[in-house]
Amino acid sequence: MDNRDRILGAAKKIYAQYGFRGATTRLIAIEAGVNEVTLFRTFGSKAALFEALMLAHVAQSPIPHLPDNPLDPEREMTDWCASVLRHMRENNALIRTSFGEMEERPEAAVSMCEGPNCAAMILTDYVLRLQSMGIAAADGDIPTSVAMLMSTMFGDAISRGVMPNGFPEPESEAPAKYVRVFMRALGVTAARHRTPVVRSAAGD
Amino acid sequence: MDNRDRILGAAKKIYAQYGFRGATTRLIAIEAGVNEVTLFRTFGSKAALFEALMLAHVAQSPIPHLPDNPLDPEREMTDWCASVLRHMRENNALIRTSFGEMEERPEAAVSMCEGPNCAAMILTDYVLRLQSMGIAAADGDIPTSVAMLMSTMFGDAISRGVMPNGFPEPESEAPAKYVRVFMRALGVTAARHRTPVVRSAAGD
DNA sequence: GACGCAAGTAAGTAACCACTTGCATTACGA
DNA sequence: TCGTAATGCAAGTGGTTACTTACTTGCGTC
Repeated sequence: MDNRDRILGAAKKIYAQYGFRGATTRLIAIEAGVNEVTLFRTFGSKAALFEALMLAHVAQSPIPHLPDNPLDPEREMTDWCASVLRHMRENNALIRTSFGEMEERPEAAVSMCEGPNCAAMILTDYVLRLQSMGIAAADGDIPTSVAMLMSTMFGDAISRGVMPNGFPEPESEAPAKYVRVFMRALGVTAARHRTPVVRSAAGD
Repeated sequence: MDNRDRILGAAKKIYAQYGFRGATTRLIAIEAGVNEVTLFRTFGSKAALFEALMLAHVAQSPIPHLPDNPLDPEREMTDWCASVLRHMRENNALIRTSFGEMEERPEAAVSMCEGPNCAAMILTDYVLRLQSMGIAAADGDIPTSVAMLMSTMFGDAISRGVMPNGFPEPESEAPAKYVRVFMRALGVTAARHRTPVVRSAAGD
């Protein structure tokens, strides 16, 4: 790992803890184990360092996926939610800090939203497939339900620490509980292990 | 309005915009239209000013209420959600900033949670009443559903600005949509205008 | 008119901040 | 062995911050 990456990693950690103003170049350099001057020689300025940091963060965010042919919706969605929620929890301080500076530095919050935006689209597509297969009720409000599930994971990741009573216990069971409520809201039958549906392949 | 209140109001506004570090005593004094020295004479220090600010904020937060005898659940919950959501939206910058500084100054985020905590309890009680009246299904996961609805409003208030596609449009219809999904998840029948139930009065 | 009190004014202090400069050190390839 | 590039180190610059001090001003009261 070269100095550039070490500085970026340190900046991410310090920024998540202290925010933009509190993340002094001195603190970042100490955390990275490099000289403060090296930081300026590498990135030019504190502002440029943070631009690079946001680019690097969205570049390395994992894209969650959901199967094209739903077989076991409850299990598939639970696994998916668990992975989305885990990622949000791992980055909760970073997300909080970025959102906290939305008034002054909206770009940071915008970068944080790319992942969830993409995740919401993937989930919406999946539920639409369930609906067209007759597994989800025809009259469910999919956009609203998806918004609620995504917000729920966002809220869990961000505020469970300050209001533990406000979220399901134990933490590890939360995704399953969220998905069950979500399914019921959309009228998804709990049928399992259905036969795969062959969807129209390319070139036909 | 005396100087003390003017300074508190200014501090709230500047803090919501710039955070604790960015909310300089100079900026606050200018916004309040008083001399910076007056600020120190009144509160002693910047830290003390912000302690007073948090106390004042929780003291003046409105308590939402829900009827003891549910008559029209959909309408009552929609009105209730609309008022909770409006309050959250009005304070969204303050909430974001307080949460953003949770690592450094957790007290601020904790103060912000008192209102929602209380609101969640009120809603839970109401839904339990619906359940005991047979209006809500017996097997609904009330704590999880309430957590999801509260998180949804939190997410709407905080992040609609950066991800408008992630939430129901128009903004004004959102509470009604959230409540419909919530009701469906809890198996609440949409029966309206039922006869009031006389609950056990005090002294009996 | 003397007094007390709240508020403003001007100036200063010590610490901290982003950022720069000049120079010494190290490592490595030609 | 020399040149070059990356890095460290020490010091400094100009600006900002919280907070203080010393003094003045305006206003109501006895």
